[in-house]
Amino acid sequence: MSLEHAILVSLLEQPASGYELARRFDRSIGRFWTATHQQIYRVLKRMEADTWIAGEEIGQEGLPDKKVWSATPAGRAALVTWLRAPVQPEAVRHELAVKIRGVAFDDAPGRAALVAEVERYRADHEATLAGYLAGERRDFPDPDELDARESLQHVVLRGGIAYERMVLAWLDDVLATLRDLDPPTRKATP
Amino acid sequence: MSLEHAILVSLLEQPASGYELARRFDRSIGRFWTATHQQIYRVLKRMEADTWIAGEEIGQEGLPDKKVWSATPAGRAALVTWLRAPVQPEAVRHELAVKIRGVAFDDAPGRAALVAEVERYRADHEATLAGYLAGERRDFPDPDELDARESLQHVVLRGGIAYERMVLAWLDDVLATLRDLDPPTRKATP
DNA sequence: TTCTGCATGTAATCAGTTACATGATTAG
DNA sequence: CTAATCATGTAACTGATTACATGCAGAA
Repeated sequence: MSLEHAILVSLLEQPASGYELARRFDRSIGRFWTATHQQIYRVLKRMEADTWIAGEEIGQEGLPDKKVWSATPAGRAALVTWLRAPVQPEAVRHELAVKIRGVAFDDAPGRAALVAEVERYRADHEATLAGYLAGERRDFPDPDELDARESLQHVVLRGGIAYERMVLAWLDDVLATLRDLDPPTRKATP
Repeated sequence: MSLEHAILVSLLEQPASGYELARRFDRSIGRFWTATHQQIYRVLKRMEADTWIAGEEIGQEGLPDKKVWSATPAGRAALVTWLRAPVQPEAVRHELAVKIRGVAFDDAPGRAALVAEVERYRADHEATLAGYLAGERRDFPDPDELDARESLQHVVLRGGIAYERMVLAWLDDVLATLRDLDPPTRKATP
């Protein structure tokens, strides 16, 4: 129950239209909170009804009009209330872990298919890490010269980087373990 | 859409009643897939209707009867089909990261409250790590003597351990960052 | 007698996903 | 002429959570 709060943080950092928010949820915020545009528009309506946000129509030349939302003082107060409440335990859903344990009940070709899939998955995470590192160089070139907001953004990004590095190391461990189950047989050269 | 598959893996590893499954989802499987007993009973019904599982009534002395479920060949086939499908990208939901970025919009007492909350959260993860390490010593005392199923269980557990270690290191980084925002002022001794 | 553990569920609600829909502009 | 980007939504459905409910056994 905190898509509202993620949106409030994003709007306090910078007011935005629903469309712009959806793009942020594909990029920076999406690192730790995902949401589709459908969901965002629905929640924005609810937040407007609760007077947590207020919108302003902006006409654009050559582009459709948009409605730019900002957090109201009431919205900021709601965020602060939530910030001071205990952090809820995360609901863990790690599909790959289920598959790894499940592959004990498949045969060698099935295990080989999982190896290929883990390799693909690993490449995705390698790309994600590269993207984070590029973002870090771009947005935080001088980490000693940051204001409070930037320091906090940076430490969250460092969390993403640490997570991706951990995942990559673990996936190497997984690949080695899977390959050990079906060791390649040695053949005499023909 | 894979609570079904997590249950199939668990039942293939060892048949169980709904209640026992719910406890597993609080312990070992819960490391990478959470589910409440209400959800489990509902899904078990659906799986029975799909003939993925079959149940046997077991009368117990001094305890209520229970229904022990096993995966059928059809269930195993459904699992294998799912195993060979691509892994879906995970939906990330990291509430603490939202709070860290959000605390830029709170005052010093609010930041102090978050420090306290992060410390509590860190203690939880330290306990989780200790539990994993104890489980590793108990269940995998001799890591070179494992069959396929145990090797896979072990590599998943190592993932949990790596995750918890990464989280603890990051939380230390977070705490240092939060404390730097409000450096303690030096006072003359009265 | 109160609490914990064993054992199973229903009902209501909420959050999130998927599918569908529209319409303009700009770049290839 | 097609695809991508900008911009906003509705409707239907599925998955997950929360609240409520029952009942027995054994321990404190």
